[in-house]
Amino acid sequence: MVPTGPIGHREREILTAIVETFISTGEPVGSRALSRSNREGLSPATIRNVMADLSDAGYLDQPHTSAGRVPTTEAYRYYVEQISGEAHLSREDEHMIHDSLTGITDVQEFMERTSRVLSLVSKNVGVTVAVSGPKNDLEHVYFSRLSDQKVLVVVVTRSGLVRDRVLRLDLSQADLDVAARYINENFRGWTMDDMRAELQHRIEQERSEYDRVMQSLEQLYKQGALAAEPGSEAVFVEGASNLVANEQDRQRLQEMLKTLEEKGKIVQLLSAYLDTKQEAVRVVIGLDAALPSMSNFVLIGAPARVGNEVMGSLAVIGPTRIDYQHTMTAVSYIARLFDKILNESE
Amino acid sequence: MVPTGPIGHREREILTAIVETFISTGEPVGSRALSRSNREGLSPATIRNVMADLSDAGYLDQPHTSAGRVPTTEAYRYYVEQISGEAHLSREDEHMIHDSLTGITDVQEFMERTSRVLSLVSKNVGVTVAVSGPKNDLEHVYFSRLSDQKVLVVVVTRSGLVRDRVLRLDLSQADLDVAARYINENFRGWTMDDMRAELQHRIEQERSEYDRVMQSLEQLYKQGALAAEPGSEAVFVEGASNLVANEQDRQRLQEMLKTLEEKGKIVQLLSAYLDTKQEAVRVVIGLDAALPSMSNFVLIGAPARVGNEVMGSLAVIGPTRIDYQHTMTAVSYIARLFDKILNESE
DNA sequence: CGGAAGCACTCCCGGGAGGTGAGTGCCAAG
DNA sequence: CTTGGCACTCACCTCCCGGGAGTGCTTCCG
Repeated sequence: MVPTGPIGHREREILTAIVETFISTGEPVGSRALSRSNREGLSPATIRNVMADLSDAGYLDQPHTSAGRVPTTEAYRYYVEQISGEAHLSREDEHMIHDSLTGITDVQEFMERTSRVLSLVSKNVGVTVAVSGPKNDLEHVYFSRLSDQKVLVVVVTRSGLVRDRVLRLDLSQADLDVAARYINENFRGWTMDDMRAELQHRIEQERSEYDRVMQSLEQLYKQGALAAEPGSEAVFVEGASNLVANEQDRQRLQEMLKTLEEKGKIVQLLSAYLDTKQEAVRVVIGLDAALPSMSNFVLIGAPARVGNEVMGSLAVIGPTRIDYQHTMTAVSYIARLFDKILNESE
Repeated sequence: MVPTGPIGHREREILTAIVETFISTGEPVGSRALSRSNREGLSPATIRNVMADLSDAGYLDQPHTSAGRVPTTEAYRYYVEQISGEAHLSREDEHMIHDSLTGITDVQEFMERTSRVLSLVSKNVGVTVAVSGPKNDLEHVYFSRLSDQKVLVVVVTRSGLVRDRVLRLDLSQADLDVAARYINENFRGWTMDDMRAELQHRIEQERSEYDRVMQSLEQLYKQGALAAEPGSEAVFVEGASNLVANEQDRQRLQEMLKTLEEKGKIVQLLSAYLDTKQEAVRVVIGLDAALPSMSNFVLIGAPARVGNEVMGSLAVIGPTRIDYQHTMTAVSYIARLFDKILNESE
């Protein structure tokens, strides 16, 4: 099932041409049209022969006998490998991106705007996920008793992410203040993960003794005041309306929209494919493994980082016949800008 | 242009029947089908006469000469007035609603879930807007210096709404602490509006004197630390995928999805129609005035309140041929539940 | 005079029939 | 190995036609 690579120079050229014309027209491409646009004036017949080979190798498909050829998933993968070289963004794109993103220092808002910008510049679906990651550094916690049994918890990370939640707990404000002071004095600058681990450790150690602070902390901890619950990721999806233009089948269209509404699935998808440490833009072709409704769709994404800290991911989701070059350039550009803007404001 | 009301008992009955069958089938309804389902066995011919009258009166439309009749906007308005009596929700609906909404004390999350529940139970678009309204009572503010020139501001209202923003300000943590203490001690329990007004007043009064606290406060105030900027409303839209089933025209579908993506327009829409003090469910038929792309769509909404405090709005947006009875009941039920759950947890 | 029945007419819609064009595979010649 | 030629295959468009649903109008009846 693994296609034998199209070794020859001519094969590669023709395959690339097919992919490109299919991307721009969206229609199966035939040998005649190809021969016209080909630099070296190859005849349709010759091209047909090559196309037959490429079909055998698993790079091309035919919707039906007498239609042109359509690139397979493999063809796109091959194509993307070829075009790794980055292009430049147009003036307008750069302007639009800068206009939308400058002057924001709030990570959350930045993420939200970024997803919108991604969707605008790619004319597809823009997605960002802000992880209140285990690797974020703690800046502050605040506990505030709102009323009987209701306690407000606000966790602030060094990079400016704010997570708040309300718990049911019966602790006095005084107890809460002490607990907050304890955490802030002991754990400022720690990663959330380390902090949790150490805190649990200390709680267990002191359990036997009667320590009021530790008791408060235990209650808070157990109620998940510091937990990174699954729901705590902020997911921003923008530009779903762009799918309408790209998907003919109503049934599928609805399923895809429904999928995009399920934030959980998006988080899963992004973290499955982009959780890597690497900085580069990642292209995932064929999302059907993770999202059955999204077969023949691709993900073009990159980690969103500030300095060395990973704040989440940003990505574009679009049909396989997306403009790879342009989208990859844009994603990479925005990812760098993300780092730059948020870094300089620190 | 104001239609003369269909005075007669028979007219009303037939109009209601037409609206109901059109709602359930979605196809223009003809005289024959109507005569069959009619209680009093009226002949098609008789019904045709009545229908002609109703057409003249502006309650019915014909897509083309030899098609059945379709209710106009006026007809829906008339119909909704008739069915003001509330129905009961089905067991499943009640269960589903309760399962999704119990155990949440966080207003934001509640809003988010509510929009989802609304969309599920109505099989249409569910929308909620949380206003960080001028009328909310202040509970707490926190200021925290994140790094050079970056200050995190967290404002908590008594009802548990949390708003955070990052400002560029060069104040020391000590100054920030003093400023926060000043606000918390002086203004806890005030409405945001009153607090802002009074604060501005005091700042101006003390301007001449050299008062460090007031200087800090002035800087914070000027940078909008306590402002209710337009963008500060949280908007939750869920179930946009349900539109696919209801809208045939691709062009329109895309426009509608795009409209729903523009949070600002949603806020505008909801506040234009639901800002009233009244508690009842409000039905707005024909959204084209506010949202051109949403002609022949309706809004069924209610204010979201906790006690006497208006926290925002919740609504369902759907096609004119929505199930009014069911949706109105559901919206009203959820609005009451909103109040009940958030009230008891205080 | 209101309701019912009959009738001619309109118009949408679905299902062939036929023609067109793009594209293919294969074969034979250069 | 490339090219031209040729027969064949489909998808798609258009035109056409009949069925069906629905209407308005006119007439008849209690």
